[in-house]
Amino acid sequence: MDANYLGVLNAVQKKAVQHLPEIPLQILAGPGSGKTRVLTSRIAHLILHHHIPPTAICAVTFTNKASNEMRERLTKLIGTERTRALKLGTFHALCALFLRKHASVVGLSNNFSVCDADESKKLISRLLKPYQTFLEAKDITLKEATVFSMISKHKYKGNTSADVMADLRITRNKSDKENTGVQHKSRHITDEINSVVAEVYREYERSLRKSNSLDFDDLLLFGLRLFMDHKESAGWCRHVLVDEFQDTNSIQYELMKTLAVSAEQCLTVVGDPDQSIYGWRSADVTNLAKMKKDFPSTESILLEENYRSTASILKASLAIVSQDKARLPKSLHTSHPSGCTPSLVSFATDQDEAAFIAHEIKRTAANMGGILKWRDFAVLLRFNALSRVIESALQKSSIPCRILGGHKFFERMEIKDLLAYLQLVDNPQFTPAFSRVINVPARGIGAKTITELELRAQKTNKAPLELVELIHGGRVPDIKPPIKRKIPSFVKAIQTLRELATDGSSPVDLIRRLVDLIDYEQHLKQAQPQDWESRWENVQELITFASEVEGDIIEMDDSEETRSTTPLRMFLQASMLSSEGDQSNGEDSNDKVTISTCHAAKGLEWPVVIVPSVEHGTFPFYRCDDVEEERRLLYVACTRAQCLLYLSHCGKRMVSGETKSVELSGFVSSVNQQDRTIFSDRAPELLPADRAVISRVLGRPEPEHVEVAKQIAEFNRTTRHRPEPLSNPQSSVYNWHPSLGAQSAPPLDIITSSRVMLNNVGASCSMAPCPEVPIITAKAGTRLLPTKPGVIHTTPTVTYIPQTRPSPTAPAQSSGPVVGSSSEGTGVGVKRRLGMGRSNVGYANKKFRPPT
DNA sequence: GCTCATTTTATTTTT
DNA sequence: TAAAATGAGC
Repeated sequence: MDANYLGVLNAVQKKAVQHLPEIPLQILAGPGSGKTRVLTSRIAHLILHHHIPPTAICAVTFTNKASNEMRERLTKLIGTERTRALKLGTFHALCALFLRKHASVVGLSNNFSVCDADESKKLISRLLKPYQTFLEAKDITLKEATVFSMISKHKYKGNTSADVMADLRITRNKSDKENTGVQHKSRHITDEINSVVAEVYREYERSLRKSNSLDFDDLLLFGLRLFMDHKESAGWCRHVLVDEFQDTNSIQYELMKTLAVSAEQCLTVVGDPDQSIYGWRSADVTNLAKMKKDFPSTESILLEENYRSTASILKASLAIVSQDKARLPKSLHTSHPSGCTPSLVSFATDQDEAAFIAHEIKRTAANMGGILKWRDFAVLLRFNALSRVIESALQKSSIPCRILGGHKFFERMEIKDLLAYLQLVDNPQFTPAFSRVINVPARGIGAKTITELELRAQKTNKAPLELVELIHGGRVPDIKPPIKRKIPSFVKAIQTLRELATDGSSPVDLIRRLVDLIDYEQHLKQAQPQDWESRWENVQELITFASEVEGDIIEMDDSEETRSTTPLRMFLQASMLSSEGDQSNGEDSNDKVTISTCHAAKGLEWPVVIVPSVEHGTFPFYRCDDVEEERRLLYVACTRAQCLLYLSHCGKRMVSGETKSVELSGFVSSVNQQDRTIFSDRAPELLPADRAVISRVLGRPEPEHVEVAKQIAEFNRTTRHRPEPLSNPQSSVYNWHPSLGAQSAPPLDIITSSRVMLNNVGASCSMAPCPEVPIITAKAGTRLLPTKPGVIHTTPTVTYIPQTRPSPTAPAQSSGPVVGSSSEGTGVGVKRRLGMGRSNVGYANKKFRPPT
């Protein structure tokens, strides 16, 4: 425990921490200004100095990551016990906690399930089906995702489906009266959509309630209802703290307000309007102003000292964000030196850009003589799809990388399957889980049977699971005899687990037993023959996760919370509300370059940050509805950098399958117009003085000259690609082209025996006819050869058959075993698929001799 | 009901 | 370009 928490703060931070609890406080904290430190110190101060009991403090964060980090830091400040007593978590998690406790008060049972976005969408998709033919007739396409987000928006506004329908009736009457204009038709279409949405909304709510479940929005809505209608349920609260306040939506604001009112205005919020990047999710920056109105005595403190970045990075970041004219003026300063000027570099294609990134990471690492590890680099993207080229470029240069928040652990099929079983054990009403696993592993129960079961369940007003159990017990006549023969394994698994759960078995035991009962490993092997191993590992990971949750519960022991729930229920809730990516806590394997979206990077920092695709269409994203938010997103990305910042863009980029010309983002060109010195058009030279600054800012020892020289020599020796000077100075291009790869012999990487990835050749691979014989589709003139000669011989020979004449710019390159050959074209069993401007399909045959 | 193949289509951010 | 949806055939 650290009693000197005040000593390490600067004057403004200290002022924020010591600010009187009863005066509402807004802390406007710029990036890198020690926001989390202030927030945690303030909590410590409330407890240690003002003697507010930890159980009476409510600290809300926006993400699980943030709340975990706060928990960790607080444990160091005030100890494990007091930290655990705090009401600390996301809005969703805290609402769920209180809803379990007071479920009946708001008309719920405390074993409600949380329906995640995926399940919500599936549900909506099913409810939407009956309307599809009607909509099709009117030439309207309506996707479930659209409907889902429309429903969600309604919920945020506090509109029930009845409200929406009433509104609709009013507008309809209105437009009927004045229905003369040309807009009539388009208005009619939106009207149709709205009325379908309203009806689906109603059905959606009905089926959520019927399956005893809440979706994410419901957690907040029911939580708000609980605290508003039953004031006593909020009586425990004596201070509310909200992190990332600029990201709160209206419901979250109301929640905060209700709690704060009950805590007699003891309210602290921390936020930064410049980092408001979740407007699309109904986050509302105006909540800052709203708070000042609702709590007139609110005082503001600005944290403007940045401890993270060099001065030149801050200057560039501010230059970008301050182009927003409506922005409330705020500054950032640092005692750090200027450091290297951020680079703004251009390339002809996204491939070149990616190759540059790989090259530059290596060059920088070498020039820093080993004080920068892979983990010190981050590539921040506007959206995940941009990662493909970059991943493969890094892979080609053997730079390890991890994708932050790629596919989420709890969104994986194998995890969702197992959780669905457990959800059914805890809440037999939860139909989405039933539909998910009734046929997992395959029991010969298809869509048709499921619909039939659901229909029948609906008629008898029972949950499908209950019906199936009755059929199994022979208590209900089975319409089709086969059903009864197919379900025993399912029903037995559920019933066994239910008994175990009632007897107090731990989630870990339940999962182990479940996996055993349904022979899940076998199922994975069969259904996922290519990657069942990694999926099985995920199952093990889930067990690990369960044991961690379990540990927390045991230590909580007989608190109030434990009594209103069960270990299984707590485990399920933790799983549903956590969106942790692959943590895969490999010890040494952690040293990887990070690829992340800009959104997911918020709150994080890296010594070196690279932001590719700073182009119009990406920044701002081509179909965003708030350009300023996109600007702030770029600002957030830039302010992640401690020492080196690169923005890059190119002339041509592959977007959704076609190559398009793109231009530099206006966010940056406007800065350039104003001040040419903010960005450099070259990569930093990384001279000794630069190294000194970087070491100082990072607080790391300067590298030895000898070591730097050695690593640079090694880098030069092993690197074939070389940056080249600009060919067209007009465009301020730092021109680089891969000197080898582009014209010939693109590598063929064998990823697994059944998945082939072709880099840099615009080629694709299909395993269609049989897994041993992949079909490679490649452009005319492409030559294919394996990257690693040892790998390919286990897979078949790849024969390339040119449809058109090989391009003269693709001369043969005879290093390594060239597999592709433009002279062979008579293969037996060749599968031909003719495409425009595309070559024929190569083929492979395992009987062919291996390449020599 | 399931598998494989072809066609479509749509490409953000996430509790 | 690739993932997802649909459709044909078993």
